[in-house]
Amino acid sequence: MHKIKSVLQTTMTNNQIIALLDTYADLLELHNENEFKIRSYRAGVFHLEKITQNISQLSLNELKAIPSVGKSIAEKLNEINQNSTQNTLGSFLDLDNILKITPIGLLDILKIKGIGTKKVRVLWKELDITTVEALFEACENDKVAEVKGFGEKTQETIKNGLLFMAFSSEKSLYNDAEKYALQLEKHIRDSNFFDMHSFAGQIRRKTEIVDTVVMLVCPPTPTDMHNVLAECDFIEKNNQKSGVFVWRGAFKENNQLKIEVYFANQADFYSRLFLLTGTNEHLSHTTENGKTLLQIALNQTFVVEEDIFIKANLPYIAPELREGLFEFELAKKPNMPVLITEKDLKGSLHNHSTYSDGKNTLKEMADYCQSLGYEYLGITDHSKAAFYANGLSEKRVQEQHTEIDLLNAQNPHFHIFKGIEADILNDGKLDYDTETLKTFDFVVASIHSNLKMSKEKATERLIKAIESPFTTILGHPTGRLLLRREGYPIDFHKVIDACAANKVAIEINAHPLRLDLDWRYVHYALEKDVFIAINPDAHDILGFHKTQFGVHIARKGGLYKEKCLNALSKEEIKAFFQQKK
DNA sequence: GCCGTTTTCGGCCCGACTGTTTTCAGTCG
Repeated sequence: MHKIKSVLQTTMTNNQIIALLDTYADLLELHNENEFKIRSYRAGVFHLEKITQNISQLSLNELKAIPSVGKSIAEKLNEINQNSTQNTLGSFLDLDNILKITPIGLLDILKIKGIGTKKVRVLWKELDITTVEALFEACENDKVAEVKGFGEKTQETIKNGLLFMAFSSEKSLYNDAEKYALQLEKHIRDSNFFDMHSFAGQIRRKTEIVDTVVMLVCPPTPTDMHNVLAECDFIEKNNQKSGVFVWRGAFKENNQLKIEVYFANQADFYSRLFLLTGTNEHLSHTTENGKTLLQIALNQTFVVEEDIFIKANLPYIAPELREGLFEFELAKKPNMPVLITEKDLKGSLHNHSTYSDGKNTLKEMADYCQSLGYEYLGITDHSKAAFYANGLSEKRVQEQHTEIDLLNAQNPHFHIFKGIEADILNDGKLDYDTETLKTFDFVVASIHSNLKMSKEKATERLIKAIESPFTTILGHPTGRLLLRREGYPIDFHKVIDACAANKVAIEINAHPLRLDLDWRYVHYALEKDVFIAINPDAHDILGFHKTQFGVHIARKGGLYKEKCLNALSKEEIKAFFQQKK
């Protein structure tokens, strides 16, 4: 019996487990529990986020060995592990109990940026607000601003937060959507029933945010398509929206993410694939002969998708570009740029180690980076102002440099560049004095604090940092977190112009939450001859794999390898850093 | 609830900013 249970046990991810503790801490705070108890849970969460082992695999004693995890938290983690089965995620009794006495809508309200548990509690107790809908109504009626401790601005912040939340609902980050999409594709592939199948829509265009996974399949009959999908246990059909030639539904585990599977005959497969891939703006582009792309492709038989472009007298346009924004401008050039691929990358810049808030040591990061086939690693831990991220004091910078010199001496086949992710301070200055800044091979300058700024202030602050002779790369230019937080508003053209004037590269932060610089501005940066760095911002060894999402976005922006900073070889980038100095 | 050990109980508590106050609580990174 015991054995069977252990087989059925699923392994919850660390994030899933930690989220339960974090929610518990929120709930304790909502119920006005002892603040030090709450702080203990927060501290536990903080340290659990740092560990690299699977929490679900750790014994009670191993759990207790984690800093800030004592008897009580360790037992709760153990309880979560024992309660998780193949079909249900684990929980713990105290959490279940406190959830029973908490209106569930408060958990949604807690997600709004700008208000925390204390304010949510006041709204709950004073205005009896327990749902986002009720909160929005109260804002509309100016009820929130009247509450003690609240005011006009807080009410506005809440309203904006709610609007952003509404925008974000029913949307998924690309990496999340892709994970589900690949599961579905595997089911379709394994059925061996389809001569051809392909993703279309947002997944094929690799958009940063996805609401629908679109697939095109080519089974013998439409009924076969419905039968194969009926056998798939992780998706749910929406009968009302489905038809003979289209299956519509959603993923059970993430029902925000919709699915559309279309039936195609072999003869019209590429025509349909083309029409299901590009945006309306792309498809309604008028070609030389006066017909739109839609008219050219509709109900025609093509052997390959490329033939559609030949018929339209256009060079092949990669799916990522088919947004209807600037791809036809690129296509007019004598040589349409060959878009960058992951294979073109020679190194990885902007990565963290245990010196600041990373999970793996410098050596582990370097070894793993080399194992991926890269020639170099740029290590860029946080600077001293980033207190919350264990930013490096001048002394610790020196220590890290000593270790880098040692590792470089030991391994002549790979090079670690001494970088830093220097905070851009409120006045636009970088976070170290000139003497310290001189000791780095390169500097990624990023804003992490005081994010609420006007467009003028943010632009001015960035430009000041770009003008520093030490800045090599501008990090995540807007600080946005997709579906979570809007970035500070900036004048993209002025910022990019400043980068061009000061020979500063711009990062595409490849973290699926950031993807910042937004791809819509890559095109302008290239016009201005600015280098783009595709940076994973890895905080552990697996973080290097996030690079792929940055490559997608870079391709959407039309980036080619010649203007990608980390597509330069070790020697070339050394020279690049040198000429900056 | 966790930690330390000069402590098995008492202390835990970053700093800047914002918006609300009229001296500070709440929030964030």
